[in-house]
Amino acid sequence: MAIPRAAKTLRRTRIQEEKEEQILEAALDVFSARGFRGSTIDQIAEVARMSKPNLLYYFRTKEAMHRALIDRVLYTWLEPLRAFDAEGNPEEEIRSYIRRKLEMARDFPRESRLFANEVLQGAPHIEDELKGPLKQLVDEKAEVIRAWTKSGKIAECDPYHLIFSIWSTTQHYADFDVQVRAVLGQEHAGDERFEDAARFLEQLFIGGLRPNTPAT
Amino acid sequence: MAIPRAAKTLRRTRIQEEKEEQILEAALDVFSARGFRGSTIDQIAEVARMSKPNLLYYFRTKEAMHRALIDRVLYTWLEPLRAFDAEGNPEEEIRSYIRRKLEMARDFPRESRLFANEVLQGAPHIEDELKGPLKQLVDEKAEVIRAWTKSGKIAECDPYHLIFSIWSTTQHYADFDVQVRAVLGQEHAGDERFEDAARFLEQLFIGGLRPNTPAT
DNA sequence: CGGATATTTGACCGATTGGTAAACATTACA
DNA sequence: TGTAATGTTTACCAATCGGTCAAATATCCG
Repeated sequence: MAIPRAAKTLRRTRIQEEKEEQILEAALDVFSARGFRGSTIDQIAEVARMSKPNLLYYFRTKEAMHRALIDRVLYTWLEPLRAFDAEGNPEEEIRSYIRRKLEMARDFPRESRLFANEVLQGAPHIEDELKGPLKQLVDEKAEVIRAWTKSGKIAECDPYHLIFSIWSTTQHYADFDVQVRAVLGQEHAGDERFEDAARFLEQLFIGGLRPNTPAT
Repeated sequence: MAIPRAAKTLRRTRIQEEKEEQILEAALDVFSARGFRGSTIDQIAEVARMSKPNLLYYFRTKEAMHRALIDRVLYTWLEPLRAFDAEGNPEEEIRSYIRRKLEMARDFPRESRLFANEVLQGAPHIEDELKGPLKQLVDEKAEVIRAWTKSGKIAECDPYHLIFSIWSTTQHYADFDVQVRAVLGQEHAGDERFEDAARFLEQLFIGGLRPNTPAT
């Protein structure tokens, strides 16, 4: 008889690692495209090329799958904000934060949509993460920005709304990709589109935050 | 025997108007909160305080409900962009566009989330609207903005990405409301939050688009 | 090898899904 | 008022949902 999954081994086998990886990869595909409620275990099983009971051998419920996925992705997702350096040059820090976030929207759109789906539907599964680790990190970085504004290195502004606006503008290219494509058409595809967006956003934020622009 | 719904009357009765209104109101509640696939007809029926078969008397399928809702909301949703006036003062036009979009995010968050859910999941039901009417309108307004940049009234910039960034920053406050709340905490609730956002975004966009800032 | 353990699967379950059929109730209107 | 058209509901359907179970199979290790 197999050991009940809750008490499953102290050491994880090679197969466990591989299969769990395989499942979470498939789960990312499905959850990010259809949201939690819109996804079915069968769909994930199909993408993962496993039988449904086999998935449920590794993750006892659909929720457990989702939670494991969120946990794995969340840390990485906040990496760019964490890299925000109080000692650095403000303009350069903001510029590179924008670029990093934009790169993530380009390279990891599924991860972006996973969170977008979740938050959009009221964040029923990640409320704690939002109010805990996320808020804490944002508070910390907001303080850094506040210091920059106080010292006149960048224009006086609300640091929280600054962060929100960087999140929204960059993630837009992942979350609303089909809309962006529909509007821009087939021209301006791929990297060109990415570069255009980067150029615009840098201009917008650097210009918009320039301290005390000498009277016009 | 009732007339088959497809051929249902040329004139719509009072009851039809009322009930369809009632259903679409409920459908907006449910679809915007859970996405199309995550919503069930029963949930809509409960919110609408009708029996499920009664809903299906007015809308033959879940899809028909969704489509009717999209159609009704889309026109209104694009109103602010349509108001964008080529003859107006660029700075003032942009400022009021931002404000209008922000007001819509505040006053009609369900409508915003309805589209966000749809687009996020690949826009399977509104692809045509995106590639047709939406693209057309955006193209037209992008041309207006282009003229402003050419004449030096605002800084040279990509008009499409400008529009995207106004969409994303403003709609963020509707679509990611729970995240915004989680990060900002209970302080800065309601109107104060709205005013803070408006002030920041105006500063960002007006500053970021100021033409040829005199050398720093 | 051989037995213990870990993995995989087909068959199945009750609940829920979108949707239908037909009886029943209400309304509009001549 | 009567009756035809419109509106509503109860009972139901097949398909799909998340999840279980026991049997079958593969793997590990002495």
